[in-house]
Amino acid sequence: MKLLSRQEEVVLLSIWKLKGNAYGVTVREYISEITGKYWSIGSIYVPLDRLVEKGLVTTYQGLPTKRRGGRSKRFYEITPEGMKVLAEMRQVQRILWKDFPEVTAENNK
Amino acid sequence: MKLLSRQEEVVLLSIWKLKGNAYGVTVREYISEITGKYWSIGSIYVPLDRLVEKGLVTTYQGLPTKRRGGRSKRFYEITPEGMKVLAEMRQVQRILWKDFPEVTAENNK
DNA sequence: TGGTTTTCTTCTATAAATTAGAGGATATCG
DNA sequence: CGATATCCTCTAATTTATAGAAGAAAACCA
Repeated sequence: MKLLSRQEEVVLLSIWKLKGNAYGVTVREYISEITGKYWSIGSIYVPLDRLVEKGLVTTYQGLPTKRRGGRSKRFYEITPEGMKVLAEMRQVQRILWKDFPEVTAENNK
Repeated sequence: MKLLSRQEEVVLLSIWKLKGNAYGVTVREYISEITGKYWSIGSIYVPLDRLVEKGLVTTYQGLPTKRRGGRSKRFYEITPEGMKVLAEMRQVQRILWKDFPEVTAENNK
């Protein structure tokens, strides 16, 4: 299997992080918060679909809640296969980033 | 600026890691070694060109060496801007991967 | 109750990045 | 010079990412 793409990595990790509360809107908010960048709706939902296709996440329809309004949520959960792929991904990253210097105030003088 | 794409990250880090010995062939070998996967020639050179365009690396033509054969090498070097982008990238990754569980023999039982 | 508001997703067109490898350039060896 | 070795250029095809309009569905409220 190839390496995860950037968006796949970020979205998959977000789903893992959000536990039982991962759906389109929360995933998008979370990613914006972490990265400090703007992400269009499509930048979240398109990779989400692909992760489902690949079997790295499962999805199920949420039920109406007491909160006002809203189409029902589509929740996502990471699969064991998804966890495995993330673990492999991290291994590669650790080797790649090994020894990369820390940025300190000193470096920026 | 957007996040680095996966290939940009991997190639850029390889250039940094290879110091004065980063050119197409060594970068490709290095990435294969680290990831354990096959990478076509184009998967290296196309992102390399883009990194140059973006100002994250510089390039210069190498001179003939004593080793047999060969078109002269095109070397690459990371720029200060490249280092900065990598440092930002790592920040994002650290937050994303924070708390992700270690894989142990125990987990796989 | 029906119009309004809110929350969230679906869909799809366009742009960008990745992948693949044939082909060619250029050097040394014998 | 011919054979061989090393490395790069180029571009077509595929896959991913990006954008946001449109619409679905629930609760609110006059």
